[in-house]
Amino acid sequence: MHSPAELATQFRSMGRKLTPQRQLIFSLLHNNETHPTAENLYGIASAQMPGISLRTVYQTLNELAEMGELQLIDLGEGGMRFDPNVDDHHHAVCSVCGKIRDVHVKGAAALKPNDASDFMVSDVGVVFRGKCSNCESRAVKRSPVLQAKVSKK
Amino acid sequence: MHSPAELATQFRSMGRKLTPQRQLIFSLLHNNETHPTAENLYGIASAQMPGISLRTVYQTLNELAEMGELQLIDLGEGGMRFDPNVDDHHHAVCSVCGKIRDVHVKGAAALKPNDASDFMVSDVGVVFRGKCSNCESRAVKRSPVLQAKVSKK
DNA sequence: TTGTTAGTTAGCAATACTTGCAAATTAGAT
DNA sequence: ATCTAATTTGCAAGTATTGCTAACTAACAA
Repeated sequence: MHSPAELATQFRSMGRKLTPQRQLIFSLLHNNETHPTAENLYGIASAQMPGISLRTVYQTLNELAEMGELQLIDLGEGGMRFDPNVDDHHHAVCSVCGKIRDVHVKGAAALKPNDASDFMVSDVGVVFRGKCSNCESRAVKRSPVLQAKVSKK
Repeated sequence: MHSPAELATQFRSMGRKLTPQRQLIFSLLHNNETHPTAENLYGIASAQMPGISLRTVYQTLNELAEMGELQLIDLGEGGMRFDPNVDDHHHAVCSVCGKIRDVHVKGAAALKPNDASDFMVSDVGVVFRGKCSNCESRAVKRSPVLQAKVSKK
């Protein structure tokens, strides 16, 4: 995603307005590596601008996505996540804490369907599931009983 | 997924009942490569067993998934898809017609996050997006105007 | 065959996430 | 300061899925 200032310019050049709500959302997304949901962003935005509506957050996120400034990620958790990183990258999801990390994958672009040579690939997405280092180190320190508690949803 | 007969045995051995609803759903899933949604299956099931409830379809699908007999696929289309193929495979999604195909991917299991060596990978999922041969061949036969019409959502 | 009962189904309410809509507001141009 | 098209809000509605529970029934035993 471009910087808030660049986005501002871009919006204006499209005949769109630079509202305080948009500016706030731009700033919240800038360098944001947490892969937030709309609700996440709304929570943070509300703290800084009481009264901002969830509807506006969705709207702005959709605009940015249409402009190619955001990548939408759906990991089947019920909610969409937004990633200002639009580089060619993939994701690693910790099945314990749920955190998502941007990762680069050597050779991903070269992958192709083994048995579907007639399929014209235009994009490849890779998702790793597993345990992040944080959850991994906790696992060895905790008793199995506690682990069971934690893993229960 | 195991055959309907094997599933029947398995269900009974777990102290579960073999209802006509379950038998129907087993048979609808057997060798099914269409990656149906719950609603899809409900539609087909209703034709053969008027009165069967969507709730029951969901319930049975969830049971099968818990037993490891179904793979759940979420491609961010709003609805979950169910795949009786539980082999180690991946998916190719046609962005024109939306059809999903099971594909095998040589080297997928060997992929790893380039920059997250501390992440313990337990599973890798690959999704190809592109055009299936059917939509590809149609594309060349149709005029650009018609194509535009088709691609509008 | 009949009775018993634990497991199952159906239907509706409820939830979660997201979008449609219309009235009120406001950024940016004149 | 005024104008107006763009924007924000709040709420209703839509979609996908689950929670709840009364009614039903498969499976088993007598």
